[in-house]
Amino acid sequence: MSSVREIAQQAGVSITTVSRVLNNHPRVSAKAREKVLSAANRARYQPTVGRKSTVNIALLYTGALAVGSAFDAALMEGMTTGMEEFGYDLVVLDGTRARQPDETFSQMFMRKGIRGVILRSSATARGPAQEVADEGFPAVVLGDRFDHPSMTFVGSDSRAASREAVQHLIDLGHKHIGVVTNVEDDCDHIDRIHGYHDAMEAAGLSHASSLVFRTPAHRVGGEAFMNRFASMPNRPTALYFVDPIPGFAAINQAQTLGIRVPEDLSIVGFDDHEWRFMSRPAMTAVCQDAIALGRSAFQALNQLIERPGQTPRVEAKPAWLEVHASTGPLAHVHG
Amino acid sequence: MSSVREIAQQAGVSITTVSRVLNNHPRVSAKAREKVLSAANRARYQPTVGRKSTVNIALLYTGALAVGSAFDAALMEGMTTGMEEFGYDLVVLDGTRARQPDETFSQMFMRKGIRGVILRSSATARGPAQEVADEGFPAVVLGDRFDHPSMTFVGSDSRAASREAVQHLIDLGHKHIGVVTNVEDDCDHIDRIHGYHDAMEAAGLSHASSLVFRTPAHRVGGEAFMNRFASMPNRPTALYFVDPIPGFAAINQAQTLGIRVPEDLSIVGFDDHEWRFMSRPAMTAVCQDAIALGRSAFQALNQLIERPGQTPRVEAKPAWLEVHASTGPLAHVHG
DNA sequence: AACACACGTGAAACAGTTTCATCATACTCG
DNA sequence: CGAGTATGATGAAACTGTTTCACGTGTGTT
Repeated sequence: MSSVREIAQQAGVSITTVSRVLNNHPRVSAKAREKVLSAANRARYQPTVGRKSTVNIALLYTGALAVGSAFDAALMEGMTTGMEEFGYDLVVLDGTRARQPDETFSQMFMRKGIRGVILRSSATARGPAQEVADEGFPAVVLGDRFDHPSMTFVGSDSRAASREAVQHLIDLGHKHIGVVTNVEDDCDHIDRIHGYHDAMEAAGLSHASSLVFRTPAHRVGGEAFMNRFASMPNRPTALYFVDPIPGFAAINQAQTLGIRVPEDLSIVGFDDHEWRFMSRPAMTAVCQDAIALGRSAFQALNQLIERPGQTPRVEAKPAWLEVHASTGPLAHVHG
Repeated sequence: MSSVREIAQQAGVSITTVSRVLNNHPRVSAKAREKVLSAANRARYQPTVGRKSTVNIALLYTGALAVGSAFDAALMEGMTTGMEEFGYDLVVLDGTRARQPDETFSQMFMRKGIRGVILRSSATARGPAQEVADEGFPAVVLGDRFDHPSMTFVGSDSRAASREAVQHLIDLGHKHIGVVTNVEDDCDHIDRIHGYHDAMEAAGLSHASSLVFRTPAHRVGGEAFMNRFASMPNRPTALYFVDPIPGFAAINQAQTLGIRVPEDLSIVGFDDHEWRFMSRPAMTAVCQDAIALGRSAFQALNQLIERPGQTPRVEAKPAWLEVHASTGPLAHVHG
């Protein structure tokens, strides 16, 4: 439909200049760049090579997140299952590095032949996601959520399951229950804490901020927290770990420190794989299906690509509670 | 250097036909396809779009393997660290699906603008890797190894570390030692079993094939093996699990069945993350650094791309033994 | 005032892809 | 058996996007 030649005419410049702007060459005046970009946006320009459209989907990491966790691997597996059918390939990008200076995200995506983006963002590093949203490029945010009129979000609804999890602890007789979360928030994490609040409030129990603990979401973080926990006076009898790894690390470290699980301390964790069966005792956990999450993200994105101008939406995949052996009845009264 | 026009002249056809062959259009005769492909190979044809070369690196999965494991995520993280610097992006491909009918791998790679490939193959699904190797496309095989004059391989040298691991068991007084491996072999697995053989043989102990057990490399496989193991007469006093997940599952299941670890059974596992610290007892394991492995694979591939015609090589990253709490001295004499 | 130089720009050349017309061959139906 | 029709292979030309090269133009320097 729209070509560099057409954009050039619209903007009153040569096709050379258009190409330069789109490829972020340095030798182009701010005025020309401005004219070209506005014309390109108005025309909903999408580059084709020869006549063939490029067909890639990007998985864009922003900020502290990086490919490398088992969760991300599962997400990718889910995404790719649907993609082949539509002839897309998955390109993995680092939002902090792949962009050239002064380049907008849309420019970068066009340059790389990318048709749609799945964004992995967190609350502390939302800049890029916000930018992509503002530029109107087809995109889906995965695992985070923020206020934006035209963005589609896919995540898991862990609030309800988190509430159930804490209710399970309450049903076992626990009254003094803490929650352990990452030092960095994203909406999924905040949801889980809300779920904790919901259950505690409904039961008339205290959920003071002193019961919300923070530790980095890795093994050492989980162990360090447990060491700190062991020396706390009047410590909770049950904990809900909102991140997978620290939960597992804590189950171990607790026992190493002589705190029996679940006799002395009940632990509910979070799991997006099968690791809950691997701890000893097996971990009672709020579970989500990472593969399904990835699949949904692609499907939502694909709809956005096929029918642009669609109403954005928020999709919440279910999460669920599985009771295993790391939680048990309150054995003896503290104090 | 070489363009479709040049290839067309060489092959005595039009540029249209060349483009069609390279894009695997159906309407082209076998004879014309043959002529064009041979001319393209002779000229070391590499497509450019406009004038700009495309710059992608593919991670190609073949056969049963799929993106989705934590190991693969770590490999990817390693690969991508080096790639940005050279302006490459990572594209994830499924070798069984991304290819169009009758298309060679080289054709597919050229079509997708891919400059080099990292191959994840296993012994049972080597077809694609072999094919890529035969076509002479820049490629590195990761985690597998086979006989090919022009292929570069990157893997971890787990034979020596495996030998050490079994020697560690022998030093603890164990004489009746088994090894548990996947139902599917790749060279890394075979190496580990060789390491087991090495140690057993050096110590004059039996390593009969009845001591090599096979179970699928997932949790249920590990648990099922342990159930089987529990009912074995005259069972080994120590086991070396050559895959990570079954090892962890076995540590748990053993204890669930009343087999104490390490008092009744010593277990050495395999780990490419930090999970060895997460089991209870913490797992004595042969460890490899998946991120470093991924990084090395890209570096080797990059050299191949920058200086074609280089001598292929076999690169073995170190693996090492870490002794933790799942192994212990032989407590009481069996039999 | 004359010169050098960087910068912005576009014409033209180039790389690849697709459309459309052409020709040959095979197949169908009277 | 022969005329008409479908099908398959092919190339010229049109089209998309990128890069080279040459050309002003303004700015600073001596």
